[in-house]
Amino acid sequence: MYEALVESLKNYIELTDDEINLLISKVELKKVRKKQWLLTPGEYSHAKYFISKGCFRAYCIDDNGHEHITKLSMEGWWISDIQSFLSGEPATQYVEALEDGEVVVFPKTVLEELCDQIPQLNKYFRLLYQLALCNNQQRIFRTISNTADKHYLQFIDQFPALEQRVPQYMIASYLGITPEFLSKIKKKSSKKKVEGLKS
Amino acid sequence: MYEALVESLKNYIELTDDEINLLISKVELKKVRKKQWLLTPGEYSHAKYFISKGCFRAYCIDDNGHEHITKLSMEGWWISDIQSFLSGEPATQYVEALEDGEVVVFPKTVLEELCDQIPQLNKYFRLLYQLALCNNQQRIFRTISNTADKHYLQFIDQFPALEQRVPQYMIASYLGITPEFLSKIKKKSSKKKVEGLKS
DNA sequence: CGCGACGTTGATTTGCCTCAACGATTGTGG
DNA sequence: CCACAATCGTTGAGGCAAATCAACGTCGCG
Repeated sequence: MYEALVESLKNYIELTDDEINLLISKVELKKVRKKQWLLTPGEYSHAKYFISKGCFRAYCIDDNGHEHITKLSMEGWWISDIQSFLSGEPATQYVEALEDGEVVVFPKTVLEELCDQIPQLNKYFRLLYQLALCNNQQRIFRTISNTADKHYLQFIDQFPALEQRVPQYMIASYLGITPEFLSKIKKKSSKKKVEGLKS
Repeated sequence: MYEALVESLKNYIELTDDEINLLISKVELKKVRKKQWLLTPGEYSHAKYFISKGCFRAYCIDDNGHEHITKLSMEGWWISDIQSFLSGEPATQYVEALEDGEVVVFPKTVLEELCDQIPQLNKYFRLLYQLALCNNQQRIFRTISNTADKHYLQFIDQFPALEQRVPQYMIASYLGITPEFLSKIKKKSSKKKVEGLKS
């Protein structure tokens, strides 16, 4: 239900019960099954989704038909095709459930209305986006500055939970490498560990 | 002066003259010379900077001593070490002027105060950050999905102005490739153009 | 003028990809 | 309950994109 959303909101701002009720009256819960899409390319992306349960990915397909995961998100976070949401143009990304789950749907018009009616919401998103920007900056820096093995280690260090819940080939895709190569990286780094224990 | 800032604000929200005056009374103009730093690693990053004139870069130095540009910004945009600004930990990035320029300094405490006093400011940052997130998403996608030559072409297509004002080796760094390789890419793609004209 | 900053070029090396084949595990329908 | 297909991970051989290293050309500036 809405507990996770309310908790997330209260983490950043203070809201009255009336405001919370208003908000909840405008949004919608949606249950999704594993592998179901919330959005596919070509559709109009009128909504942002707050994940109250489950794990999701956003991904594009490039000119060569290869998938590239742009985002991995779990409970307490948001997911969407932000470019399409912003520009109003058709989506270029898939948003897919990796497990059975549940999201709170914020259509764009509703979101803007709510932000006008509950000014604090602007603050919520300001702070939330600030955090997201920070994560993106880190991801960019790691991508352009590291070799793949370091990048992978930093990733599982920062998001150990994703390591557990997401298949390895998706993590490879998120990191921008092939699943085969990630497999080789893991082999090498586990060998190192063993050697470390021996000596 | 503050014209560029006011224009940026009015682009997203409506403010009264009183609000604008309040805001201006709290912030500070700062002139910087080419190659001067607004921030260096180890310092505390208490401020965000609105660029009213000039061109800036943010960059880190990795374990091997190589520079990596995380951000390039010009008039009308903001720049900071957002991670440090958020976490309160010492900066890890340099913020450097690429030309003589001028910024409006928003110390963190002032910014939070102002956002409380002028609620609309939250909306300004919400929308601005949304746009920044969108750009970051694009950059990430291009980095993980493209070969360097395509990535470069997309970059100059999106930011032709930067191409003019920023030395080539910095663009290479921003793209995550070496200056030597960018030089080779340019040679190849200009050769293609010439051949295209011949036929 | 001479020096530093920037771009170019070529030879060599390396990180990562591609392709192909092969386990292991899961799940699903007969 | 088993057979078979999907799904996911692993391994190896070979190839390509990009890095590294070193040298050189050019321009602007003190």
